[in-house]
Amino acid sequence: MVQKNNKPPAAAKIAAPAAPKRRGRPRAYEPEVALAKALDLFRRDGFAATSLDDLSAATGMNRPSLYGAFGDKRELYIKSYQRYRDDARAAMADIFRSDAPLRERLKRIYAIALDIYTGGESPRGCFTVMTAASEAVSDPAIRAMVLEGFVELDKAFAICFRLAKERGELPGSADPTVLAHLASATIHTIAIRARARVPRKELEAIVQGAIDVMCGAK
Amino acid sequence: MVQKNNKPPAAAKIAAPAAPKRRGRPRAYEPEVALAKALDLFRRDGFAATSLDDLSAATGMNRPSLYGAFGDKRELYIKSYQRYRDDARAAMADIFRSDAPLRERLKRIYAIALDIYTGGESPRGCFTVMTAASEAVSDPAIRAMVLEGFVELDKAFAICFRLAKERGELPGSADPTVLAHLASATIHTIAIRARARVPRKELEAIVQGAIDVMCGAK
DNA sequence: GGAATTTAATGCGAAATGGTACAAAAAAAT
DNA sequence: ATTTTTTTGTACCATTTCGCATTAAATTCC
Repeated sequence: MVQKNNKPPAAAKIAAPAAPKRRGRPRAYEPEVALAKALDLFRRDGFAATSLDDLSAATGMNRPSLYGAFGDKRELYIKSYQRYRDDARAAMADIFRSDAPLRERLKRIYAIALDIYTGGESPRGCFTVMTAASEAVSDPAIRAMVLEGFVELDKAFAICFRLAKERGELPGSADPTVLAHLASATIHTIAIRARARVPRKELEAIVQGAIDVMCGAK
Repeated sequence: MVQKNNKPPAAAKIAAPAAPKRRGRPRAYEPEVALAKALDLFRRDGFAATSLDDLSAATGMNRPSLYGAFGDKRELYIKSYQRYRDDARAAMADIFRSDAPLRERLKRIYAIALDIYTGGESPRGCFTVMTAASEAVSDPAIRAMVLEGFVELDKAFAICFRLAKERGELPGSADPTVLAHLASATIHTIAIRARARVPRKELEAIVQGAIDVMCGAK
């Protein structure tokens, strides 16, 4: 019932930028680490199939500590999802903002997506898609976040395609919004297929085909 | 605890093609109707978030009857999924087999898909996608069915595109397999978005854009 | 050292869950 | 009418689940 790293106090001060010197008993866990573990569990099993006992075991926090730190199961799920979105956004931001050629950017975006979705003994897929596909989406607050996730991705792709069009990488007839939806659709299809354990090679082939169509076949 | 239609025995004989004249106490439910109700519940909330009490209430069968008729919860889920697949296949078979122009066929396929995915206060999306995102990861038998579902759709689309290419509706450079994956991706993206309650109009716009790209913009 | 404060840990309790045992009920067969 | 067969319906059980109340521990401030 303890997080792996029972840090020596000295190391802790190094890790924590501004040693807070808080007043009561010190935490036995780092919230960021615990949240990452919770996220991983939710991604594996979904909201309903993940019990607080599972979460407690995985985070190394006992139940009351979980409540104290994150609130109830639903709040923890929401915070986990926000963390997921933050991580995913951070992983892709550079590429979305880079000025590499369209093909190259798309290729890199999908490579990162596949890193997030596949691998390990039970591939995690996309948490936004999983949440949309589950009962969690009937919660209005969660649904709003999921919708925001869709829109965010659509927009990022749309900006890509718009820029590429201006640069002459795409024909004048190309519609950036339509292409963006196709690019998102490709994200969604590989996320779902990854969950069904379709091998990464196959997913990469799907991605390659999609890129060819979106950029005009090589 | 009774299905709506407490059929008069006379009507029953009309409904049932070959009146079985079985031996014991007659069933108070029709298995097909009950399975449809169970499917609807599973589609709304998924496996884990659907309780046997929910299923019992929805089907009008009490728990022991559910077990007797369908087996345990997992078996009921599997049978519900098979039913879903059968229904979906039946709804699309005619169009996939028709020889209408490519654009027309795609348009009709997606219209039917949207009929299945949207509508009601909590749209159900695609059950194959839902299952892929949840139970398919850990349950090999379910995963196999889901994979089969993906392949079946991919193939149906591929046949469409291959035929269209032979007819000259597509340029020689078009790759039917790649286009089929894009068509499936479009199915997947609208299925997921539908669950997040994206209005049908928006989904239709996504579909229209995808069709334009796949068939060569109008 | 003692008070104050924050967290950990134990454990409880009410409700829900999946599954089943068993008796009552409803039909056909004898 | 009685028996046989099949299904229903009630009740139950063991387990799990979520959430919290309470106590013990660890640290800072005075």
